[in-house]
Amino acid sequence: MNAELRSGCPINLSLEVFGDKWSLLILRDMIFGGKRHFRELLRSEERISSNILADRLKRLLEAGMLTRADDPTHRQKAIYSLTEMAICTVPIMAHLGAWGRKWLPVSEELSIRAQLLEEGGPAMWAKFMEELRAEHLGSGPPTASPSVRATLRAAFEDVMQRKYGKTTA
Amino acid sequence: MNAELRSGCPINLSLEVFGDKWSLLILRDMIFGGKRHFRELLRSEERISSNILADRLKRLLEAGMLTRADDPTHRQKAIYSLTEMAICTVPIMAHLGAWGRKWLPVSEELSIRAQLLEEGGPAMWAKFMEELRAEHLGSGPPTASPSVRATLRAAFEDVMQRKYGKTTA
DNA sequence: TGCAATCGGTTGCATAATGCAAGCAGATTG
DNA sequence: CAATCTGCTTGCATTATGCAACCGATTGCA
Repeated sequence: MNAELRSGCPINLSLEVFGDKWSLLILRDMIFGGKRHFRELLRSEERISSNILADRLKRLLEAGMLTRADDPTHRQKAIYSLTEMAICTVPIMAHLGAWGRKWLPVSEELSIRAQLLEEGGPAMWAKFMEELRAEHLGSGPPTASPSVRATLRAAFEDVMQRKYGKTTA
Repeated sequence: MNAELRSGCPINLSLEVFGDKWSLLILRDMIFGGKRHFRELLRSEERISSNILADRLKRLLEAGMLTRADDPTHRQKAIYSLTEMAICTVPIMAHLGAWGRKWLPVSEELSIRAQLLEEGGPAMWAKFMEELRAEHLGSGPPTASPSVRATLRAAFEDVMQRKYGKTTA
């Protein structure tokens, strides 16, 4: 993959793949936000700039975390998909979210999903991972009935509605 | 803490605390390696340089992940301690280690501990966290009989012995 | 047919972070 | 009393990041 491996420690190697401020956020948006296109990812909560996004997508492709395909419905759209390797970061995401929620000044609307995921525990994570496989790897049945992402999204919109009276776009 | 928070998302906020290539490695060495002093941390597997180490220790102190105290036995030694906040990263470390072990070219000797921690599961993590609290926060009984870190260390040395016939310094 | 919006990026440039090597003053050890 | 060890700092070169503007091709719509 690359030559400059600092050590064979599993934690270090993990950090060499996504140990920066943006890679995990991109994966987060793909996993939890269902984003698949460059322009969608560009509209992240944290306002990633396009050159950084392009660079990170390239790195994640090279690392085997993503694949890229042409969108059949739109000649110049690219579809990014999670690989199994990336889908397996769900438990890490869940723990990161839980830890952040416990120790840092999170906003209610952005942490409701982390809360549900924490409460759902490993069983919910596994179900979610199955859904992601169906969506990104084309394996198994199309989608389980009440999808985890839909549940998370609904909870998010409830909070938004209650707090701001907004209807999410 | 700092002003430039990019968003209130728990994952993003977590990354703002330790989303770089070094912070988590420092915590790893303190948690799993039992390191408490600057010069010990300098001898990391990945060869951190002293200015970066100094900077990261400062950041981790400011973030509330560490505390710093004078060593009573040596006037110019500083002792760094984990806070509860940092001890709570153990499950994240465990998952990161497990993920790295599954997907990346880890070395056997450096991943044996991740393997044990993975097999031990949440119960082992909890026990380990209790030991860390006793060691760093001075709470509870001195140390549980066969400490988790000792177990991990013994397994590491077994592998080293078997692979290289080395006795670890 | 035209025209604006959208597509996945690039490019140039300023600023910030990183990495290396050397050094430092005080404390401790032999 | 000299060598070693302590937690750092400094200077400097290289690399990464962030911003804004831009690109040609493609699309939807009138």
